[in-house]
Amino acid sequence: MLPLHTPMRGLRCFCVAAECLSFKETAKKLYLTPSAVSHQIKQLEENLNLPLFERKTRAVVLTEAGKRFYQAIAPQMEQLANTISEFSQAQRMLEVSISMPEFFASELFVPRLIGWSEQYPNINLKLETVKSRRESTKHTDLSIVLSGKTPTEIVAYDLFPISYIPACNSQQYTKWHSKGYRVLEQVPLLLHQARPHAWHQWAEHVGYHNFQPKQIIQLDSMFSVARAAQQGLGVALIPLPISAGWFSNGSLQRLFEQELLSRDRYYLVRHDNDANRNEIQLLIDWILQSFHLEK
Amino acid sequence: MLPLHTPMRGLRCFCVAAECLSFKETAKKLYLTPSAVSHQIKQLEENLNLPLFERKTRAVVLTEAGKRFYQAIAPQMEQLANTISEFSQAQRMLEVSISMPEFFASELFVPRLIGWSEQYPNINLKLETVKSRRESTKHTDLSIVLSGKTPTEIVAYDLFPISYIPACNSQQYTKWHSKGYRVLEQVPLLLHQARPHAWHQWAEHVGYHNFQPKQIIQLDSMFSVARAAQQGLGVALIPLPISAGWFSNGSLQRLFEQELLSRDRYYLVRHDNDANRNEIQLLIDWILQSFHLEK
DNA sequence: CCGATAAGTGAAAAAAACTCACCTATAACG
DNA sequence: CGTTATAGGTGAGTTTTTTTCACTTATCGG
Repeated sequence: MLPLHTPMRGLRCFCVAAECLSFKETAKKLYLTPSAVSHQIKQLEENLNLPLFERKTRAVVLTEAGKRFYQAIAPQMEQLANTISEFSQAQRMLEVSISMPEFFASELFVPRLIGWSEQYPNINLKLETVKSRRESTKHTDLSIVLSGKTPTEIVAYDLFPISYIPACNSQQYTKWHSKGYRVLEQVPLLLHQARPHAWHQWAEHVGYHNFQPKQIIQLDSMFSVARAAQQGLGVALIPLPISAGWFSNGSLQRLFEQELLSRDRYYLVRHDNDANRNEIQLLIDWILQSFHLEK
Repeated sequence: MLPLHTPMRGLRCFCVAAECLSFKETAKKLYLTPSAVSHQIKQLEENLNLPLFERKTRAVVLTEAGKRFYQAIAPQMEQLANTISEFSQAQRMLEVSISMPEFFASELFVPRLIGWSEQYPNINLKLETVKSRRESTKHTDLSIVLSGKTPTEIVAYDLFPISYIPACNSQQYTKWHSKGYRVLEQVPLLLHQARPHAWHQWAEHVGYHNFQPKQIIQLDSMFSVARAAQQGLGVALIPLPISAGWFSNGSLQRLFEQELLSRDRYYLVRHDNDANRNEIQLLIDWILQSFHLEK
């Protein structure tokens, strides 16, 4: 008889943890708390009477035995999962999870989502918006990230670069535009707190030396920045192309033509790499196609 | 990510049930109630959305899908179990379970058990005595059974035949022996209820026709029969060689030399067939050797 | 037709898993 | 060089899952 008591949860936990080398990420992937993961791994180690992870303070690393155990166990787990899903008549609920900055989501992604849901009505989508660029998103299948350098992940697609243009609302446009760049030292300047030096960079870029803004207002979301500008609070640096809608519907008006081309680009990154999850590839393809960009 | 929710218990249950084709036996093997097995299998079937067993009233049979599922799953489960026990540093507690008639146990097996426990002090033994010959013992690793024909199990060893001889206690011997066979129609005859016709068979065997016993007392254990004869209640048909001890220490006395050689023999049967469980083979070898019999 | 037997059911009890609130150690930061 | 933030560990308490219990059903074999 099998000497196998109840290791399935523990093994699953272990496999995921061995892959991400972080209990916190593992917990997110498995929809658990880090505490539960810790308990599971601990119990597995006690059952086997074999330490699998070495606990560093802010990280975990596999022990030698842990590495070998992962090598041995992971393929078998996958095989078992394949066999089961092969026999399972319950059609697996297809679901893809994706994370992206919230402004990207509201301006570009969500508006075009109708096309996706019509094309693939049987694939569920889980959209998670992140506020900060450094927020970890390894637990989603895909991420759209803004980054100055090509992501280190193996599967990553370049989407498009981002540039910033000065914008205000249409009532103030005539008055402010006529003043030329000097207006920027007379009205509040709005920007996103993630790029606090963007206005100075813009000034330098257009050759405006000795730039002395009257006031700079940092907001913690691009949506707030755009709304503030729209309501006449001041002049904002608005990202393109993702804010194109605000200009085309007249909510915002370009104040000056000069734009700041940042080195940042949007990338689409794949975290999971399970060849069986065709639905992930479908969403990748749809995103690339929807934004008129090829790999 | 694996679409594998919590199937381990269920799969274990299924594999065992597929092997014994009985939820009751499965339950005994897994130390559960039949109800728990039923719930488990039901839940597994619901998860897979695939019927695995066809429920007959007093039996279960695998559906076609169930057979294929077993073929696919069982080797993988075994592989997984092997890998885990390979890594497990906790030395597995070796244990063999064996069932046998209670009289066999008390007369032959237990008295010689000192030898076993000295030779293999690290192997635990679980002895289960059965009262009725039809009691199912498939959940133990081994069984010693009394049977008129070679058992159908693949691994079965012939131990020895059984014969019955008339016996009483030594006080009554002189008086009763002198009366010849006629005494059997004057004193109570004792026998085990499993062989209610044994006395008539004996009579026929020795050529005593028109046998008219005064009284026949059936007891439900061989121990009771022997004790009753020892206490002078009457003449009992006592099995040999397993009761040899009662004669050698004078508790019982052969009344007549004629013995009834039954067609029944003791067999040692192996139920489990896991090549990894070397401890089972050790017990088999010890039993065969201890009773001076070869396969 | 009756009695025995294997399986199914649903509610209750037991056991396991998970979360919560708090703790520790240290890496990253100013 | 202290401060802060972060990943992980712990144990009690709660939730969820699993098992049992008591009873029902269906039918096999007399």
